[in-house]
Amino acid sequence: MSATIKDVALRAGVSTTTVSHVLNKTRFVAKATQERVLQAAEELNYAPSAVARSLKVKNTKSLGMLVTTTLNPFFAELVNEVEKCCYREGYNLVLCNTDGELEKTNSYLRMLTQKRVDGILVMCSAYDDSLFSSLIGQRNLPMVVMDWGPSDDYVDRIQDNSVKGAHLAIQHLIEQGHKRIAYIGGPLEKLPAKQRLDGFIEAMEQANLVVQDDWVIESDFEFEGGKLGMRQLLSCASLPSAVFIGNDAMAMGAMSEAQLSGIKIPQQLSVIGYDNCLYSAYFSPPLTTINQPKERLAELAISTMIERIENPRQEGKMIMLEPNLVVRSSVAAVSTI
Amino acid sequence: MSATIKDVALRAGVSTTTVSHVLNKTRFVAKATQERVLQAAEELNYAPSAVARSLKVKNTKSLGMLVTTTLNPFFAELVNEVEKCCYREGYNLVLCNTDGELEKTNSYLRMLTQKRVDGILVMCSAYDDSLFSSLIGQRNLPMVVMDWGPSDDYVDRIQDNSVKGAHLAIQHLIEQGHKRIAYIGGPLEKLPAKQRLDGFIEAMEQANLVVQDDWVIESDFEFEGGKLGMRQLLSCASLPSAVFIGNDAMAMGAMSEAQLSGIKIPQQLSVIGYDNCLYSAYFSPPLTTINQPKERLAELAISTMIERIENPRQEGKMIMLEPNLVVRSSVAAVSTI
DNA sequence: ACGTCTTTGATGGTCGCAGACAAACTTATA
DNA sequence: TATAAGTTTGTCTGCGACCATCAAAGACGT
Repeated sequence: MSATIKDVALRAGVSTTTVSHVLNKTRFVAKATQERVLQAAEELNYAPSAVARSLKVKNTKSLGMLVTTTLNPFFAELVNEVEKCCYREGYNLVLCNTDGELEKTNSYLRMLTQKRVDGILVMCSAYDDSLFSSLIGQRNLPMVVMDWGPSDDYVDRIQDNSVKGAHLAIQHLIEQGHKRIAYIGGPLEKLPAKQRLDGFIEAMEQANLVVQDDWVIESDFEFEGGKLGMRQLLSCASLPSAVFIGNDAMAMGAMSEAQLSGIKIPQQLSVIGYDNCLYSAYFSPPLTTINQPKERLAELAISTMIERIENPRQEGKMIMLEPNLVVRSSVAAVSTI
Repeated sequence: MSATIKDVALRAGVSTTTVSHVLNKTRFVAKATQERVLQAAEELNYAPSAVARSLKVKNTKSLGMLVTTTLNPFFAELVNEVEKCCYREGYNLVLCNTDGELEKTNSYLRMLTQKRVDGILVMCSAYDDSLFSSLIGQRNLPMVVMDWGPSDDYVDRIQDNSVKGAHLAIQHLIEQGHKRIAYIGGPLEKLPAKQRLDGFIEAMEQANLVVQDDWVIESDFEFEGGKLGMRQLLSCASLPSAVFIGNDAMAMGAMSEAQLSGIKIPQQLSVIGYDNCLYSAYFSPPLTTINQPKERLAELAISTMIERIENPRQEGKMIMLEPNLVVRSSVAAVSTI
């Protein structure tokens, strides 16, 4: 099939060791020899087998990434950032969508272990015990989890401070004069959803605002979930003047639904989202939202990962990222109503 | 580090052969022995090294996917489908974003070759000669290109019939009574962009409609490109009653821009997109668009790939997929203007 | 008791590469 | 000239699994 190091050695009239050394620049080789080797490699279209190499050096320069679904734009953007970092660091990224299924997760975990990836990035946002125990089995494998639950000390975690983010959102609404505020969020078994709800309630209470029961809606984190959530909200006896929505995808669905019902945003209803996905600047109207620093999240994840690969068995770190407010046009000051 | 087949053999009191045989079910082994082996493997948390295995059996059960950027929702959805198929077939997917950069592309191509992936999926939509020649160098490696140009006979291609798609779009507009139709599309060095423009012009001519020069706008395929394209369109002396936009992402940007200028969609301007991404059902108003059968595209790509892996060096296939119209609410009948 | 089958287990070579160890060959120094 | 020191390259083993080949143990017939 493809040429081996032996073929190159033969053609260059040197030993395989020499070939290996010039290709890896791992020891001095005379200029002339070097050129002979390089030329032979070129002529044979030689591509060193990373699999053989990996077997020997015991690393694969590839990382697995477990993510619920890249269909969600937030995850898509994050994966994109992660991939960028991997590339920069010379790693390959093996993409594994779990679709939230335990079986798929386990199966991928097994595959990744067997493929001997150097580490696994986890972004499944549900803290599911069985998932957790699956992961425990691989304890020896470096692992960093992003936006996810269980605190343990052998794995690095890096999270968005969603409680803070929710505060930011509510504060902004309040500053704009809103008092009647609703919340449509993700499923509570996902940590970010829970934290955002907690933050919402906390912020409301701090401002001495009541949170009306039927204005707190739990949905999923998808477009359709936002649509359904809004439909539910619109069926309430009285309507809020503003709604904080758990992520931008839901905000999109929700806005679409509201506008279909003839509600003007932001004149009749202000909307604030969470995540600051690329496309939220292109909503009608452009979405005011809480920015999660995705690039930074990815960078930290990868650098933490690499650090742990190079220096295993250190204590697990926990890094918290701070979100910030991005003001666009989906929130109106209450006086304009 | 992690246990080897030897460790398992030792612990089970058998030879490595036996372990291999029970694990791979490749020959009959006494029940009792089998159980001892299984238990030993379990206790040691043994995961057979796929890298060692690959070295021997000469395949890696992983595929590389070269894609311009998964930031674009269409690509994201497609990658998602591809991943699903890979999983089903027992393959891993190595995600490679080229960002349209030749250097990154080449670098990834090299990595993938060295990692000995079993095949490469290409979705870069630009037919760039230098990219092309890079790929040629890997001719031995199974390759299927989706939505891309050069016809050659050693690579499988599978494309959306974008000319047809454009026809569908224009036909629909015409049926709704539109005659003054504009086009905002992607960069012409990308095949789909070119095909959609060709289809647009063709369809217009067939209907004896004039295509006004300043109503044909070339942009990029991104949100921002749509926004800019619409801005340019709005600066024209006269405005069209409808616009066909090269993909849904641009349609989103364009609609946002138009609505920001106070233009009502679809009452004052009808919009039709292309791709039928997940989120286009949640635009305000929901987007009428041309559906590209993404799931089918992915399935065909993977099945073609696997066929070629199992049966190499056959003639390259070319498969054409048919798009279809999805009517939602962004196109109004012209009488309602 | 011996040979023949059947069932099960052991051995060693192989895949492509890296690296420890060491050899060959050159130049400097006594 | 012999020896040390330095320069450049080569030999050989093993990473972890698979597999073809061989070998042992037991069952059975004659």
